[in-house]
Parts: sequence; structure tokens; C-alpha cells
Amino acid sequence: MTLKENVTISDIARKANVSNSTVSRVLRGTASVSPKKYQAVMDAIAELDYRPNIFAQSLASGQSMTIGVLTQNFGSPFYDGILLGILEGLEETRYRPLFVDGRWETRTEIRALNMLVDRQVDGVIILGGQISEDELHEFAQQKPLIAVARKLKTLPEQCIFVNNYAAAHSAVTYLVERGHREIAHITADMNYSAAVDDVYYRRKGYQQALIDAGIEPDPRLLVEGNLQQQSGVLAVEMLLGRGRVFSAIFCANDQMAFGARLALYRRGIRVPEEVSIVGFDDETSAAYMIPPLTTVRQPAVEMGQAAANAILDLIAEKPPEKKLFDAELIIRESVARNR
Amino acid sequence: MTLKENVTISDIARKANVSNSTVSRVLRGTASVSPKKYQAVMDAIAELDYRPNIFAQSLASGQSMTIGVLTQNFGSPFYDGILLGILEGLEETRYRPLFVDGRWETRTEIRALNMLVDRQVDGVIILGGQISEDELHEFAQQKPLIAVARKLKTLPEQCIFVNNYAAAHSAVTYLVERGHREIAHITADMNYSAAVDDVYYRRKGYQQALIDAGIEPDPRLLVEGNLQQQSGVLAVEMLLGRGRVFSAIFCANDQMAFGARLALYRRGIRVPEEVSIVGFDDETSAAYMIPPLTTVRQPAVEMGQAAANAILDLIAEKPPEKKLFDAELIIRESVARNR
DNA sequence: CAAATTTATGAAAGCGTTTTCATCGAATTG
DNA sequence: CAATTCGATGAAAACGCTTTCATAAATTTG
Repeated sequence: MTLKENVTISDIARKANVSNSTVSRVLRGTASVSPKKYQAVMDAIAELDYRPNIFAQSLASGQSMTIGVLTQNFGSPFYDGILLGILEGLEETRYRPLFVDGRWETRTEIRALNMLVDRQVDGVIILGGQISEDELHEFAQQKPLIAVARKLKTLPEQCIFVNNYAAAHSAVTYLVERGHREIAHITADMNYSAAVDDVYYRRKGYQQALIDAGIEPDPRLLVEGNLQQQSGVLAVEMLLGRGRVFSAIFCANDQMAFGARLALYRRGIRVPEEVSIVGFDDETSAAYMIPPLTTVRQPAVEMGQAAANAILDLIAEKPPEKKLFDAELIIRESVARNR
Repeated sequence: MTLKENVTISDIARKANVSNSTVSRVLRGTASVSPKKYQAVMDAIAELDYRPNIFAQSLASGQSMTIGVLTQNFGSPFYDGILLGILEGLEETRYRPLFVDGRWETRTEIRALNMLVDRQVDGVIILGGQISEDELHEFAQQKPLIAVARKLKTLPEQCIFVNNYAAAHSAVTYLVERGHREIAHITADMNYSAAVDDVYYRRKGYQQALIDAGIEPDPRLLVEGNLQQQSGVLAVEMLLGRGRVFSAIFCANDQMAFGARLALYRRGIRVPEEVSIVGFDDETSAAYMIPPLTTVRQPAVEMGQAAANAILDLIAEKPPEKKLFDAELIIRESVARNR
């Protein structure tokens, strides 16, 4: 950890007996330089421990070499996985990520996005978020933009997400195969804008899986939460209140699954003996739920890497490689055979 | 969400019929400007939607107006709370945070710190971390540094942390008051450098609380994990293997408490009827453990705010206001009366 | 081997700010 | 009222790079 002295490019130039231009050229590899001078410059750099001034570089070149990343919540394990993937995807490049947090609030998101613009980022990756599609679309006219875990109708080429429909379908099919026929679903209010698409397709997948198994989806088995744990407990209360029996619950995310599980515990209903649960996300704590939660895992890290690659493509004006990721059902112990 | 045009300070100057210097002066408030010109400049800024170029500003002024924040893991709720506090603490200032992630790996941490130096941050807040005290001390010579959730012997004025000793003491005392006398403790290997101090003082608090209650601490009731969930299950296995009975477990963090609870579940030991558990951290999922976990909550947001204020003080060359925070015991349902 | 390219290089002009310095009129002092 | 200080302002010099432009040397071409 050597610390910044104020050694500048001119110091290097002087020491290596070349001009500033030449130093700049070896640094950026933008033009050829004779081997001798190249070496002289490298030696000088090493000797003086030269670190280019990033601000001067950016000012002169008009590029900041940074990618803005707008997440929604640093505390979320799923987003954290994506961030890690982005970090990895950018590691070997000259670009660095600049993380900002939208906190699932439109105003904060907009502020954060503006901040990224002020910081002159060369591209932006946005994870989820509430900000409207129109605004994002407009934004994307000005700067390269990639959306992860969010589907933008107007920018289909620039989205990276998981096949929620297929994932939900297979989760519910798994339940059916284990003998369950009365399967409840805790979904989310579609007006609650967060993660709408995801939740929408999970619901569709749930319904279609039932139909494919010859089961008529029963609206009394469908209940809406808001993706928070607490809404999971409320959802189960509501379900129980309706008097419609069920032997399994498929939750649109793990957090609501935790809430659901707690509600069942309070009522003295055993899991999985009396009611099975499957979640969605595979949060860190899912493996330590009592009993360990069977859930769907999204390949967060891979998605992050894909996002990093895609934004670099976009910056280089290549068409980004679009990918639809598959989620994986992680079978643990919260589902029992029915009957 | 208006986007950057390349309107510069000269455009404003021209429009307002003043010099660049004057524009700069009204922007920074560094010298007095006649009311008329002031207004003219403000009008021009509003009309052209001028946004100063951050790189030019930083280059010219030598200040980046950013605070580097080195966290260890974006995915951790506790750190996330601190980050939120920092965000809030910086909100009304001209400073902005730049977040980087050390991932609990010394090499990554050092790289991240270097990156912050390259980015010319005006100060650094570091959360936890493995990086050695010597290196941090050296670093602090060059740049303002505040450490949160970490105690640095050589920089006592620049640390913000919670009174782990008192918190652990009161948690264990609570257990004692509920009739428990054989209380196990899952601590962490001190050679495993992460969070050593915290864990050390929690252990001390545990031991002293027992002594104060007239109970001789029994080494057979002490077991070391590594702060991860899985080590909690191992720890309980080990405890059980030793054959020494116990009616309660105090865990040095929630994650190990989750692991411990799972191990108990697997053995068919009921919580809290047969064994009570108390954790430390109050992670989000603690409230949804089965049964909900009684644990110790650190005032993460407040600590983050304090860190933000402290770093600003340091930058302004005022002595930072040092604070020792108190943690709070959150009583839920994982502790039963003994006997 | 002269002409046409190519390669290697330095000088110098930006990039968009901040800040020092100088100036000039207005206000204060004795 | 002359002498001094103050307040408001603009010109211009940094800040540390990148990049264009010009040029000289080396290489290729016909």
C-alpha cells in the first residue's frame, strides 16, 4: 500500500528522457513506441511509483473508465451476487464499477442515476428498480444501459434476466409430482411496482403448471403480499381464514416464505408434514430455515458477469450478447410427499 | 432526469455577462459577488441546466469531494445498515460516498484501498476488515481514516464501535435471570482474524457475566466456530459430543445461531423448551427464525451516521467526536425459563 | 536510387475548472 | 480631504493528462 505522491507524467518523461506524449503512449498503448524508450518509461514508472491522476485522464480523454451500477439494496444477497459477478466481469478490464444504491425508492433512484451522469460514467447497469420504463428508455438514448433482473419492453436487447416462468413452472410441477394438488401461491401486488415482471411470470408459471397437471387454479388459493417477510405471515393468515384447505405453498420469494413459515409455526401447523413450502431466490438464510427451505436459485453471479460483458459490448458498439438464464430448483427439506 | 449537455462554465459566464471566475465564485461561495451578478449567474445556470464537470473541479481544486467507504460484503445486513447511515450522514453535505467491497480478503481489501487512493478520495471509512493494523496506521498518516465496527489500538480516536463487552454481559445475564446456569458459548477462533475484537469482547462479557452470577465458566461449554452458519451446526455437534449438559447457548453472532438451531432441529432437541438460544447482530432473518431469535442489536445506522460525521470532522481537521455505542437486547422467543 | 510511405517522436493545444494576482472604484479613517 | 483599506471583478495561470499536428528518420516501393 504505497500512497500517492504527486509524481506526474512530466516527472516520468524527464526521468526517461522522453516527452509527455511518449509516456502517455506507452501507458495507453495507443501508438507504437521504440522498445528502448518503452523500457525507460516503464522503469521510471516503477521507480517513482507513478500513478496517473484519474481526473486529469478523464478530463482530457472524455472517458471516465467507470461503469455505474445502480443496485436497490446493498443488503440483499441476490443483488450482492450480481454485484460480485459484475466485479468479476470487470476485473480484467480497464473499467471499474461505481456502486450506488436506489433503496427501492424512485426518487433516490433518479438522484442516484443523475449522480452517475455527473460522474460521467461510460455506461450504466441497473438492477431491478422502480424507475419508469420511459425514463430508462430516454436515459438509454444518451448512455449505454443494461438492465439486470428486469425486463424492459422497449429495450429487449439490453436486459438480462432469468426465465421466471419456467422456474416457477418446474417448482410447482415438483410439488405436483410429490402428490400435492391444492397448492397455494403467495404472489405480490402488481401495483406494488418492485419486481413486477418477475413476480408476474412466476404467477403465470404457477398457474400453467397446475393446468398442465389437470388442476384448475383456484383463486382462493392465490394471495398477494408485498415481498417482505411480514406479508408472508399475513398471507398465510388470510389463506387459513378462507377455509380452503391446501397442502403446499409456493411463494414468489424466500422472504415471504419465511414469513409464511413463521405463521404456520404460530398456528402449530407442522412443516413439511402438514404443509409444504417452496420459496424463490435461495437467500443465504434459506438453507437454515427450519426445516431448510426448498427454493429456486437464480444464477446471480453469472448474471452479473453477463451484465458486465454486455455493457462492455455496448460501449464498444457491438451488439450485446443477450442471454436468458435458467434458474435451478434447490431441493431441501420443506417439501414432503402428500398423503 | 435531464442529461448532460456539454455546457461549460464559460457558457454560463457568457450568458450572464461575467467572467468564469465570478461563476465559479457563486458556485462555491468562496468570495462575495454582487447580488445582481449572483442572480444573473443563477438564472443562466438554471436556464442552461449547467452541471459542473466533476473531473475538472477535482483536478483544479485537488479535492474529489468523495469519501471512500470500504465495506466487507455488500450482502451483509449489518454492514448495509452502516452504509445507510453513512449515506444519510453525507446527504446534506457536498461529499459523496464511493463504495468498494473488500470481500473479507486482505488482498482484495488492499486493492480496494489503493483504488480509493487513485480516486483521490478525501477520506476513508473502513468497516471491519482483515487488513493489518500496521497498514491501516500507515494509511492513516496520509489520509483521514475512520474505522467502524473495528477497534484500532493505534488510532483509538478514529474508531466507532459498539460496547461488545457490555452487550454480551447483559445478554448472558438475561439468560441467568431466566434460570439458566449451564450456558454454552459459541465464539470464534481468534486466529481467524475477522472481527477478532468484537468476538473477543463478547466472550469476555459472557465469562464475566457468569462469574458475576457466581457461576464458574466451564471450558467444556466453550466452542469455536468461524462466524459462518455451518460452523454453528458443527459447534453444537461438538458440544453435544462432549456430554456436558447445557440449557442455553449464547452465540457470538446470529449466523452461528442459525446453524446451532438447525443442528438442534436435526437432533430433535426443542428450542426453546429444552435449549434456549441467544444470538448477536439481529440480522434481518433473526426475527423469522423458528422460533424468532432473541438477539443483540447493534445500532448500525447510527454508527454509520457517526462515521460520516467523524470523517468530515477529520477532513476539517477538527477532532472527531468519539462514541461508544450501546447495543440492545432484542427479546423474542428463543429463550425459555429454565426448569 | 529517388519518391512515397511508414514509424517514432516532441511541441503544443486543449479538457473545464479553481485560484492567484492585479486593478479599480467605493468606503472608511484620521 | 488625502490616505488607506475593502469589495467586486476579470485575466490568466495552473491542475495533469490526452491527442492533434508537424517533422525527422527509417523503410518500402517502382
